[in-house]
Amino acid sequence: MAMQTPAPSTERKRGSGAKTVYELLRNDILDLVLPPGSPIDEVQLAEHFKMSRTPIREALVRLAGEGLIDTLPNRSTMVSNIDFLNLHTFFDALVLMYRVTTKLAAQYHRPADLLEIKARQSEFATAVANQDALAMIAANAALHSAIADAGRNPYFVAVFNRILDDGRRILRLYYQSYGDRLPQQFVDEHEEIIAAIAARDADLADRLARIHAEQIVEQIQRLFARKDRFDISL
Amino acid sequence: MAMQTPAPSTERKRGSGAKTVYELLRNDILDLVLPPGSPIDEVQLAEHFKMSRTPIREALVRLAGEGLIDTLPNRSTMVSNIDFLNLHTFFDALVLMYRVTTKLAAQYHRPADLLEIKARQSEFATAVANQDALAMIAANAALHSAIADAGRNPYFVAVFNRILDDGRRILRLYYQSYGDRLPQQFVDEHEEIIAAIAARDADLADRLARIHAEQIVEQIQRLFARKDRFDISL
DNA sequence: GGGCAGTTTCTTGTCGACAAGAAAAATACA
DNA sequence: TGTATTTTTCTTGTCGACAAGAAACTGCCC
Repeated sequence: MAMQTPAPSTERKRGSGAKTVYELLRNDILDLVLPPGSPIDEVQLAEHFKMSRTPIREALVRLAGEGLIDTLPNRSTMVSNIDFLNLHTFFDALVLMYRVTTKLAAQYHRPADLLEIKARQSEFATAVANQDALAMIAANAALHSAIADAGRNPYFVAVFNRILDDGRRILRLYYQSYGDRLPQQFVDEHEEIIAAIAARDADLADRLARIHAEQIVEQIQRLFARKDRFDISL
Repeated sequence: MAMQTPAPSTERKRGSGAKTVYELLRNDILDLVLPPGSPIDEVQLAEHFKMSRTPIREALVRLAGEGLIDTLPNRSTMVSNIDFLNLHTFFDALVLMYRVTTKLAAQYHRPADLLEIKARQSEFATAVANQDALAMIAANAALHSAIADAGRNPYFVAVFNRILDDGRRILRLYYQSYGDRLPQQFVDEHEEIIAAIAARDADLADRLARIHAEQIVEQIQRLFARKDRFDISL
C-alpha cells in the first residue's frame, strides 16, 4: 500500500482524528494513489497516522458508506473496484445530474454562489493551461459540485457528488496512461454554462449542460475504446 | 428516548452487533418511534442492547452518513430534523426519481424483478385494505425501491432510497395525526405502472410515474396545508 | 438578586488489549 | 506426491477504561 500522505508529527486535536484520516484516504482513493483493489490495513494505517485503530475504523466505516471501499466481514478491506461493465449507468446518471443541477443553479443561485463557481472555474482553467491532469480533474469535480450547491437541492447534491467522485477515478485512470492534451474546449463550455446560470436562463443552462455532459461521455467512451485496443491489461 | 426494540437475550454472532443496532435504530427513526430531535445516548443504547459502545458507535456513524442523525462534536447526538421549509426540494427530487427509476425499470427489468415488485405491491394493497398506515408507508417505499432496483442504476437507487426514507418520515408524520382513509387510488396507479414496466413501455412508464408522483406531492401539500391551519404546534 | 469564576458532571473521542473467524502454513497420512 | 487435517497467523470485531470538551451546577462577590 503506497501511502502519499504522512500525517504530521504533533498531537492532534480531539475529534480530528477520524476526519483527517477520512479526508486523506478519500483523496488518495479518488486520485488513484490507492487504486481499486488496494488492501486497506487498519493496523498499518494506525501506525502510519500514529493513532489507535478506533478513529481509523470510523473513517473506514464512512468510506464504506460512500462505496469507496469494500469490507469483507471478518476478512479484509480494500479499495472498491470501478464497474467498467456498467459504465452506461454512470453516463446516464452523469448526464441527468449535470442537467438538473445546472438548471437548478440557474434558478436558485445567489451572488455568493457565483463567486464560488467562478473561483472553481478559474482553478480549472489554470490546471488546463498548466497541463496538470490531476489538478484539472479535481477542479472539474469541484466546479460542478459548486454548481450543484448553488441549486440547493440536497438530494441532487449528494448523488452528484458520488457521481463526480467516480468520475474523478475514471478520468484519472485515463489521463495517467495517456498524456493527452487537456481540452481547452471544456474551459469554454464552462464559461458558457456559467454565463447562462448568471443570466438565470434555466432552459439554456439545461441545454448547455446536456451538450457538455454528452461530450464528456463521448470523450470517455473514445478513450476507453482506444484503451481496449492498445492496453488490454487494464 | 422511547425504544421500541429490545434486542434479544442470547449472545450475538460476531459482526452482527453494529448491523442489528443500525437496522433497528434506522427503522425506529423512519417510523418516528424516535422523532426528530430525540437524543441518542451511546451508553444508554449500549446498556439496552447489552453490548459495548464500539458497535453502537459504528451504527451511529453509518446513520450520520445517511443524514438520519446529527452529531454535534464533543456534545450530543440526536435524530435529524425534517426540513419543512425546503419541502419543494424534496418534491423536485421525488418526482424526478420516480420518473427515472420507473422508466429504467421498464427498460432493464428481468423476470425476477417483476416477481419482487408484485410481491411489494401485494403487501401495499394489503396494508391499504387493513387501513394500516405504518405498514402502507413502509410497503410503498419498499415497492418503489424494488422498481428502482429493477432499473439497475446504482446512483439512482442510492438517492432514491434516501428520498424514500425521508418520505417515510414525512408521511408518517401526517398519518399519525390524521386518521384519514388510506388511498385505494394509489393501489390502482401502482398496478398501471407495473403493467407498463412489464410491457417494457418506457414512455408510458415515465408518464404514469410522473402523474403518480405529482399526485402524491399534491396530497402531501394539501395535508400540510391543513396541518398548518389546525395544528400549529407541529 | 444577578453575574462571574471555579468545580462537577456528563458525553464523547481515543486507547490498548483480548477474542473470534478465516486464510495460510504446517503436519500427518495414504 | 497429493490430500485431508491440524496448527499457526493475521485481521477484524468487541470490550472496558481513561481523558478531553462542553454544559450544568455551585459558591462567591458585587
